[in-house]
Amino acid sequence: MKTTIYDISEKAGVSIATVSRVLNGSSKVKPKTKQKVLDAIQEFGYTPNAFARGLGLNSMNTIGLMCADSSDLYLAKAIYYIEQNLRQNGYNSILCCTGYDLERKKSAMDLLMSKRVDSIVMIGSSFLEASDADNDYIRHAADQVPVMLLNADFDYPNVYCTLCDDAKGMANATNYLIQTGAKDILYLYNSNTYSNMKKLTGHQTALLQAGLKVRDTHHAKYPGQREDLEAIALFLEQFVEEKSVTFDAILTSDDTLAIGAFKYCKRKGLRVPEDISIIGYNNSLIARCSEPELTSVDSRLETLCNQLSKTLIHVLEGDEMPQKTIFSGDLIKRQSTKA
Amino acid sequence: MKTTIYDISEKAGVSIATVSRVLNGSSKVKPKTKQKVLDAIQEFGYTPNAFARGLGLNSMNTIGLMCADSSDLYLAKAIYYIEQNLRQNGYNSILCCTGYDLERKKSAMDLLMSKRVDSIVMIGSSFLEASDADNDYIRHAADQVPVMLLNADFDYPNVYCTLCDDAKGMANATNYLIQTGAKDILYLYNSNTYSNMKKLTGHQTALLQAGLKVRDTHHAKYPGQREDLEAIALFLEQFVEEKSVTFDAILTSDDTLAIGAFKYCKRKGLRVPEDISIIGYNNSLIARCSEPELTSVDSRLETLCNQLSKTLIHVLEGDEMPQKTIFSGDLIKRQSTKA
DNA sequence: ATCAGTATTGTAAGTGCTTACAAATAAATG
DNA sequence: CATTTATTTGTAAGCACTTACAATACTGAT
Repeated sequence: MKTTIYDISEKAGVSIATVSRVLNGSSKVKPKTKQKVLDAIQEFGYTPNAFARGLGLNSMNTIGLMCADSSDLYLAKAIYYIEQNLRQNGYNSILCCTGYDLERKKSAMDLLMSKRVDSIVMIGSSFLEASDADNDYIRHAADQVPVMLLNADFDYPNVYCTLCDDAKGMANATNYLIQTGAKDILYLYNSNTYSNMKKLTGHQTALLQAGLKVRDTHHAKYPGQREDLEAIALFLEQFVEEKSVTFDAILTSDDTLAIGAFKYCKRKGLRVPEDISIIGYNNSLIARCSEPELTSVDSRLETLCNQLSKTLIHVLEGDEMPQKTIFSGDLIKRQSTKA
Repeated sequence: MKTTIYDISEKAGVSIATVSRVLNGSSKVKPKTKQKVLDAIQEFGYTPNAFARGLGLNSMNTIGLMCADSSDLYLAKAIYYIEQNLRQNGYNSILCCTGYDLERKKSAMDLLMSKRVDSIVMIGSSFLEASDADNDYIRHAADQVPVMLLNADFDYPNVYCTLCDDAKGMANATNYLIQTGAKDILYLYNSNTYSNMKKLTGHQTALLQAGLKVRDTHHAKYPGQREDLEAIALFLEQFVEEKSVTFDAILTSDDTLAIGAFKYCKRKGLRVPEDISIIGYNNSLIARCSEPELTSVDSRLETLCNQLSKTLIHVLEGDEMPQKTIFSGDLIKRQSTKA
C-alpha cells in the first residue's frame, strides 16, 4: 500500500492536519515540527495523492488542452507555447488529442471535464463543426469553465477567442502576388476548417478588389494526407491536366502544400520563382528548408499563444477580459516569389 | 455547486450505489432503473468527478507521458503514436513537457506520480543524466510503477526500454558514405544525449573498421538552437575556417542539422551531392522538403512507439515482458548522396 | 504565579465516489 | 402457495486529503 498522510503523521508524531499544513505551506507551522514532517516525508519518499487532494480542494490548477493532432508542426508548437506559459503561472496541463472526429472531440471533452480542469483550451480551428448544433459540446463546457479557442471564432458567454485574421493574411499574400506580376493564381487548400474558409474568402476578396475574376478552375482542394508531398504533387498534376488551367502563381493554405507545389514544379520543369511564384502559410520550419526558401504568411503563433495564456490566467483570477483578440498575419518574403 | 451522484440518485429515485453501478456498467442493474438513472444524468448534464473516482478506485487508467519538448518534430510524432496506441487500449495520457533541465524533469515526475498514473513513459533519450546518481528519480518511480523509456537504455527492475540501435544506424550511414566515395566525413551533432553519444560511437567504429582515422577536427558540436538553420550554417562556416578542415561529406545527428549543412553548401557554392554528400538522421518531414531531398536514417519511430505501447499494455496486465527491445534503423537513400 | 492574547496543533466533519455486505424483491421450484 | 434461489437494490464503511473550529501551548505583562 502506498504511504499516506497518516504514515507521515505517525512517523513525525503530529496530527494529519499538521502534515497537510506543511504540505500546503499555507498556515503557520512551527519550524521545528515542520522539519520533523519534512524529514518523515523524505524518509518515506511520500507523494501526496492528487485524487484526494483534488477532492478536498475541488481544483488542482490544471488546464485541459485539446488538439486534433499533436504531431502537426503547427499545433505542436502551439501546445508547446501554451503549456510553457501555463506552467510558469502555476498551472499544469493535460493534453488530449482528438483527431478530426466529433465523437472523439466530445469524449475528450468529457474526460477533461471529469478531471475537473479549471479551463479548456481548444487548439486549432478544427474544433468548430459546420453544423452549429454540433458545437453544443463547447457550449456545455463553457457553462462550467472558461473555454479558450485558438484560431477559431465562436460567440458564446465564457468562450474567449484568440486568433489571427487569416482572411487579411491571405489577402496580403494575394496582393503581393499580384503586385509582383502574377495574373493567374492557383489556390491550393486541403480541408474546410474554419480558418481555411477564412483564408479562401480573404483570397477571393483580394482578387475581386484587384479587379480579377474568381474562377472555380483555380481552386484546388487536395483531399489527401498533408504530409504526403508526392501525393500533393501528383494531385496538382492531375488537377491541372483535368481542368487544363494555366497559372503563374500558386497560393496555398499551408506550407506543406506549398512544398508539394514545389515538387510539382520541379517535375514539370517549371522554375520557382521565374515561371511560378509560390506562397505558403504558417511560416513553419519547412518554409526555410526548401530551395528556394518559401515565402509564407506568418500567423504569429507565439504571440497568439502568449496572449491566449495571459487572457486565461486573468480570467481564472476573476478579471474581466475581452472575449475576442485578433492579430493580423505577417507576410515573410523569401525567394519563392519574385522581388 | 456541481451536480453529484447524490443529485442523480435523488432525481432517479434510487440509491447512489445504483447510480454508481450504471456509471461503471459492471454489475447488473434492471433495465428500467438503468434508464431512469441515464435520464437523470442526461437531464443534469452530469459528469462524474474523476478525483472521487480515482480515490475510490485508486487508479484511473492513465499513463504519464514525459518529453523534453513537444514541439520537436521527432518527439511530437512519438507522443502522437503513443497517445493513440494507449487510448485505443483504454488508457488516457497526461503529457508533461520538461525541457532539458533536471529539476523540471523531477518535478514533472512528481506531478505525474501524485496523479497516481499507472505508468510513466519517458519519450526521448534526454532523460538519462550523465551522472548516474541523478537518475535516482527514475529508479524511485520504477519502484512504484513500470517505467517505459523510448530511445534510451537503462538497467533497473521495472524499467522497460524500447530503442533503435543508433550506433548501427549511424554506422550504416557512415559505410554508405564511404562506399559512395567519401574520404573525409565531417560529423555534425548538437547535444550529448544518450542517443547522440551512441550515434557518434557508431560513426567512429565504422570509420575505424573501414581503416579510416577518427579525427577530432572532423567532429563539430553545434551549440545553438536546432531550428535556427542560418545559425547552423554560420557555425559550420566558422568551424571549417577555424580548423581549416577539408571534407567531401557531412553526416549529422539530426535532419535539421543536415538542412543547415545544405545552407552552408549553398553559401559556399558547393553542390550537393556532386561536391558534398549529406546524410541526416530521423527521416523527418523536412528530409523530403529540401532540394535535393535528403538521405536520412529512419529510426523507425512508429514501430518503436507501437512496440513500446504494446509492451506497456502487457506489463500492466501482469504479463512478463522483455525489458529491452531493440530495432535497427533503415537508411533511406535520396538525392543528397551519390548513387 | 496569573491572565489575556496569540501562535500552534488536534479533532472531526466534509469532499464524491466505490463496493462489501445486508436487505429486499423477483423468479423458480416442488 | 410456501420455499428456495437468483436478481436487484440499499446501507454504510472506506479512499486520502482539506479545513473550520476547538483545544492546547506558549508569550509577555501584571
